[in-house]
Amino acid sequence: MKENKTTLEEIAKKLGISKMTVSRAINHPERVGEKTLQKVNKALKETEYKPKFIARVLAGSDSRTIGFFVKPNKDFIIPPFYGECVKGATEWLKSLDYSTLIFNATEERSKLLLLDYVNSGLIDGAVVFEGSYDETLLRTLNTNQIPAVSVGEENVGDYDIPTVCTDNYSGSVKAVDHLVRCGCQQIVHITGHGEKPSYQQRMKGYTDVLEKNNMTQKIVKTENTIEGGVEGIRQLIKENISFDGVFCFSDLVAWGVLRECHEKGIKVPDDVCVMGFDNIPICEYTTPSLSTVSQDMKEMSRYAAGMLIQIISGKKPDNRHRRFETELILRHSTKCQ
Amino acid sequence: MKENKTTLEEIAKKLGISKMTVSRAINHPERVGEKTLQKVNKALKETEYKPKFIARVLAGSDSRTIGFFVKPNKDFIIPPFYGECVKGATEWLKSLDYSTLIFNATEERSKLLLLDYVNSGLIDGAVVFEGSYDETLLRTLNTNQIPAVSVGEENVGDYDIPTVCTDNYSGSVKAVDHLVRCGCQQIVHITGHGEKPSYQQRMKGYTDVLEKNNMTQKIVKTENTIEGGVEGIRQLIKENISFDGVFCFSDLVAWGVLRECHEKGIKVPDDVCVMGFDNIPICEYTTPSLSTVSQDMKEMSRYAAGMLIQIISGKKPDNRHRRFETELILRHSTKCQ
DNA sequence: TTGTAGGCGTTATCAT
DNA sequence: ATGATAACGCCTACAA
Repeated sequence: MKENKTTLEEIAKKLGISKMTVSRAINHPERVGEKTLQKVNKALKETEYKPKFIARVLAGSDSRTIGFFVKPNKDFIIPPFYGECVKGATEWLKSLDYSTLIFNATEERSKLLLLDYVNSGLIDGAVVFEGSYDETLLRTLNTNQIPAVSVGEENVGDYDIPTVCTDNYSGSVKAVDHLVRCGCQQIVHITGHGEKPSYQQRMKGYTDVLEKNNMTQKIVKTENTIEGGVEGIRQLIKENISFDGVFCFSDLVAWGVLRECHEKGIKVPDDVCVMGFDNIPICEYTTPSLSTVSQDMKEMSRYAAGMLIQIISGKKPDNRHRRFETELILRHSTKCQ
Repeated sequence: MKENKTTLEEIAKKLGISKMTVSRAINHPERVGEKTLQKVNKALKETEYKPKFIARVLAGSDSRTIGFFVKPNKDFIIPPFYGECVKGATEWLKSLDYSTLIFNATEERSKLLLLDYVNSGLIDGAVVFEGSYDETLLRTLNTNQIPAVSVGEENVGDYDIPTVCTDNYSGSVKAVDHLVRCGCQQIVHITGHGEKPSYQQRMKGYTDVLEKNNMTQKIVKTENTIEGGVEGIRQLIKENISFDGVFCFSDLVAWGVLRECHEKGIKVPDDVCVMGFDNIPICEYTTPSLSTVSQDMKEMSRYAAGMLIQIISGKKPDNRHRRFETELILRHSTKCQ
């Protein structure tokens, strides 16, 4: 029962050699004699020996782990946008023999754990998603010399960390232009609370296009959740605003919009056209399927991971602030193809 | 730059005392002299000292962390069912000063990390979700004396670990009975691949009710994803099977069913009634909203966490195999209220 | 090729 | 109340 984990020392003793030789047999087999190596390997197999990870890390090894810091929301513990990012990066990182781990960076107790991990060397690099960073976190990352990259936001307060994001402005312009092309006359924008640059850039795209077309603007603010979209529509109706186009700052919100329109008997796309932002996987499965602006999440986070690896290996990243292009994805929540 | 993390030793030296006193001031302040304590506390604040987590763990401390082992799917890196479970348990555990961490237990590289964590003492207990366990994992858990609880499946191979699940059979009976009550004459069941007991229990509920009502059965198998549901419907259509009721083994699949019915011009619930299983949050947001069988995920995983804590603190859990009741949740994918 | 000493940062134990 | 020592399990650096 108390099988008390085998240690290097035990194996060494059993074989009548020093533990260093065993350690070497594992990490630098080429520096060990032929016979000894075989002897050791046999013993390793028999005992099913596995070096203790934290002992290694405490002794100075890299953890070969990249942490992803995420902010859960009401609908999902890992919102789809982040999930896609993590997937993309994980796949790429594993080819370099790196693991990934997802942390809730917002809930108090989880953040404590996260900080412990960071200043224990359990994390070699961090991908910090917009919304998940705060002062403590960034400082801890900094004093522990853990490379960090921000994904989704171009601006991370006072800390000069590399960023990867999409061209929110032009993406937004594409989306609203498309609504105009669909013949919408009264286009509403649903944006998020707070002052996030990404939100403001998307909003600017909206206002610019509307100005250019001489249309009256209407902006409402909500949470970045499905329910947020539902409430956005309710608010518009309550305020007696009429509209035939809605540009949402996220797909989650657009989903809620679709849902509430259906509830209120508003036909999409016949009465109202709806555009989202992100292109998360479920866009295909809303009813109707959701037209949106695609951020290449896999590529973005793969790029972020790449920067991290570069920094970890001592090189300067080629481009500290990379901005990806967006793509308009047309499905059935908008009228014209 | 190289701010080389402060250590106990450094603080001690600066204060001209031994590091043990500093350590005690942190962990057992009552065993330290008044003046010394104040002196130390002041220094701790000034240096922003934080004990290194892994050093503590290596020295024998508990990590106060519970790991959740999850199997991602195509749609979500953390499928909603697990997400809800984790949320529920996390909230409860934090009141006991425990943290939670989510691991991908299926991807090869991630599993390696997971195993490292387990045999490093980085995890005090494990909640293993159905589908995420395999031989290696369970054995590692076992040889490392890490308490584990399975959620979602009653049976975990040869390992005698406690389980928490729902009464799949009666839940399924409720669901299919309801479809009958709605007047469905040709009820189809979509189940999952493999031989999972939970799937089979749900299937048995279906076959029993259909037999009792003298109805002909039709079962198709798919993946547990949205796309799986889509394909289920396609298959039925391809086989030229007519149906007016569908009981799905999960909400994700039901969602796909809803979507594909819409695509094919099949009206839900007028032409076909659809029932899911799980009651994940997005059930409210499908079109139409999804009738389903609710598993109390928060409560289940809270209970699982409770067992873990009991075992960790040396007590025997009261009930090693707990089964929760289900509840029928009626929304708009079925006809009668 | 192999072994010895020391350190990574903490805590428990046993003295003082 | 405080300190010295050893231990956790591994690795680097140096010596043999």
